[in-house]
Amino acid sequence: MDRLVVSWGRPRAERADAVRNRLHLLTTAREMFAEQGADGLTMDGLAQRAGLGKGTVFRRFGTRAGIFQALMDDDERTFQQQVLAGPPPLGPGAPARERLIAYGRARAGFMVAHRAVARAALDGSQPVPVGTRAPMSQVHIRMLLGQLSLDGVDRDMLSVQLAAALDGPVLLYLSSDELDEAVDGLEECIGQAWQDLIERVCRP
Amino acid sequence: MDRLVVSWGRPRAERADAVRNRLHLLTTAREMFAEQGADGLTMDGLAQRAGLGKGTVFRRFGTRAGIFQALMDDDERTFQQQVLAGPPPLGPGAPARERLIAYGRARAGFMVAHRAVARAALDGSQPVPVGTRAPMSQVHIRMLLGQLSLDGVDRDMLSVQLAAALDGPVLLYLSSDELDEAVDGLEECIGQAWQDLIERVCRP
DNA sequence: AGCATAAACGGACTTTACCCCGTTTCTGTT
DNA sequence: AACAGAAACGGGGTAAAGTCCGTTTATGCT
Repeated sequence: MDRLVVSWGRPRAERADAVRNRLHLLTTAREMFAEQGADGLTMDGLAQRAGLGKGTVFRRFGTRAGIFQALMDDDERTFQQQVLAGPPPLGPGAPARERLIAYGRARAGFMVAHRAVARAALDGSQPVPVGTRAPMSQVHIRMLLGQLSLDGVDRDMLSVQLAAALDGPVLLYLSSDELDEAVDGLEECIGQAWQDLIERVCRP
Repeated sequence: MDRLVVSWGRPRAERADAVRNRLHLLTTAREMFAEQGADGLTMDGLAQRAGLGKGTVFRRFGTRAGIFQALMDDDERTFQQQVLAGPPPLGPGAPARERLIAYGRARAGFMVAHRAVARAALDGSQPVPVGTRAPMSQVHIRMLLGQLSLDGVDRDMLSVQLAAALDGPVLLYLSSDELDEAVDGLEECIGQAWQDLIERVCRP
């Protein structure tokens, strides 16, 4: 007895029907969001339109905000590919400082483009508001900071601060109206400000 | 005719009973929050315990998150007094760079101390998630930046970035668990990181 | 193939945020 | 002091979030 008590690695792979339903729910959610905006996306509505039970939707996403987090996750996957394996200076190959600047500019564009979903993904009652994948930004910045010579600085905290400086404007400080009015200028504005910030911080 | 069409300044002062109820609701909300945490604070429950109608609660705060925003507002009023009229270097009298550092340290402490309410005040479906009063941080930073000599920088954007660097860690990036474990060290940690950041940014 | 087990499903049920509108209370004016 | 208008109040009603548990379905093993 007790032969199989210690964990066997992963408990088991995700079941095939679960995968199918998850993908189906995700695309359905995307459709509903595109058609009716964040407010028009309800759990009942999603379940019904996807032809699944409500319980399934909740097990999958846990909470309403979870749906939007899943959508963000999905979009970030593409973005992350560019960062990890795309052409420089965003991808590997350029000096760390330039990669950092390029990353911020790209991220600014990404956040502005996905502002509605990103906002809807916020949920104060959840342990980690921004979702499982969001630290991506912070981790990547941390990695690049590691390649720079910065004396007497807590790189871990600095990476958090910089990540916040990148996402904060869209998530916390700019009203939806401001955002929607001048979308085009805003991306460049945040991107330029990011570059200025990095150049000041990384100066010897 | 049309004599009184143009606005008469303020529409009218806030009614006395409204003020009384608002204050009463605020203290009741604070009690419930202290006793049962954010989850235990429901609109019905608050109304009942305060001996008022549910409609009243909603007119006052608009939404559930609005209650927590009101609580934050209230707490920030005290904090703001220190900043506007307290002793230097937090209050007026010290050089701008030192005030900026002092402000960040104080704000870090404030955010860590009020993390639970601040988190609960987040609401992705509202135009300006952080509440009417939250720009305070950004406005104050903007003012101090104005007194520094910074060449070729968009001070407006920089102030938004810095405000985000200050609030973001608590609001967006650190999980509740991380926060609750090492509260004491965290304030100092964020404060020190802020000082490092400012010193780097403001270097000539 | 048949079986045992764990995971996923479905939808009724409960709770809660939020809306609405008839009623009450305040306040400035005469 | 009485009045008119505006603002605030109350609490029932609606819809959506989130929970639960009995049932179904996939999967690894024999």
